[in-house]
Amino acid sequence: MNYTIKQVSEKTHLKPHVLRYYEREGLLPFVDRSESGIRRYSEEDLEWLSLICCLKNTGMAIKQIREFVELSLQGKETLKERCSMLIVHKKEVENQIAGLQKYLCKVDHKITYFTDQYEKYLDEKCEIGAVSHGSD
Amino acid sequence: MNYTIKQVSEKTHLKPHVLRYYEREGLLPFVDRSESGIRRYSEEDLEWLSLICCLKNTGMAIKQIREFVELSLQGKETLKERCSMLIVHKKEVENQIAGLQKYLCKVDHKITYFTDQYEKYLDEKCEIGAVSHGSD
DNA sequence: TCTTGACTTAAAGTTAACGTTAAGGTTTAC
DNA sequence: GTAAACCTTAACGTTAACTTTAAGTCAAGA
Repeated sequence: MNYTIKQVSEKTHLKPHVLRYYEREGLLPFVDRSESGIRRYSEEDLEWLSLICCLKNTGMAIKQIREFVELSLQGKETLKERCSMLIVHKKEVENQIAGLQKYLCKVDHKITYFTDQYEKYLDEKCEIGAVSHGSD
Repeated sequence: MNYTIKQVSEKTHLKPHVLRYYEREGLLPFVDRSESGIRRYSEEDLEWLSLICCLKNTGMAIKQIREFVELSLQGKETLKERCSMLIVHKKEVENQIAGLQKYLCKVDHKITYFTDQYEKYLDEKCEIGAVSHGSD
């Protein structure tokens, strides 16, 4: 089964020009073409795209994804190297998550603090309102 | 206690030109100056910077941080609005974390897959080696 | 006194990752 | 068969977040 660029665009939520851009940047080489030069994506291409998105959305730069793809094209001799790359990246993602969780705590504390402040503020307004009403 | 731009740079790991840039962009207004125009950061400025870094490192754009800062400058009437902003942002951070965790699983699966493939590859090489050794 | 080095500003440059436009060829629906 | 909706490439534009450069001020040490 083959897919047009539009179909792939809908599946991956990447716009057609982004798919072309990725191809141009060496992230997805050897996409098949029809006689008239129109891209025909295979299931394998879709799987590649899925991994590419995974790496990209976890912060890997396109440059480095290209390096990974180039290694893949060189065959099984690069399996170990690719594995190392992924292990390093995994640690980076874990660090990202840990960092975000720490910041999440901080945001949470701020929310609590602001909520308290807001209640105090409402109380103050209420008191002033009561006093000014009493002094009528 | 006051700090020079260099001291703040060391404390926050933000380079001096970045601190000036943030100030110019309205993220840290009203930093005190010496008679000759040199910045003197207060403890309060440092606390502000800490929150700014928290928001920035969790993906909030500088533009939006500026909006948050501008609201803060308007006083207690904006407490509710600021609180809402943080609650929305909190959800975004939670989504980020959830997304990353999903991707982390995928990376992990790939690592497992590659490790397996690598072992198979070594076995193959070993077999070929053994055969060619046997046929010597 | 002079020069070294940290500070100041304004403005231009850089980078990544797209996004847009122009100019044209192809396919499909009516 | 023709118009709309696709597809193609090349090249230039945009945005965010810095980063660098140029040109100048100021205080301290040899």
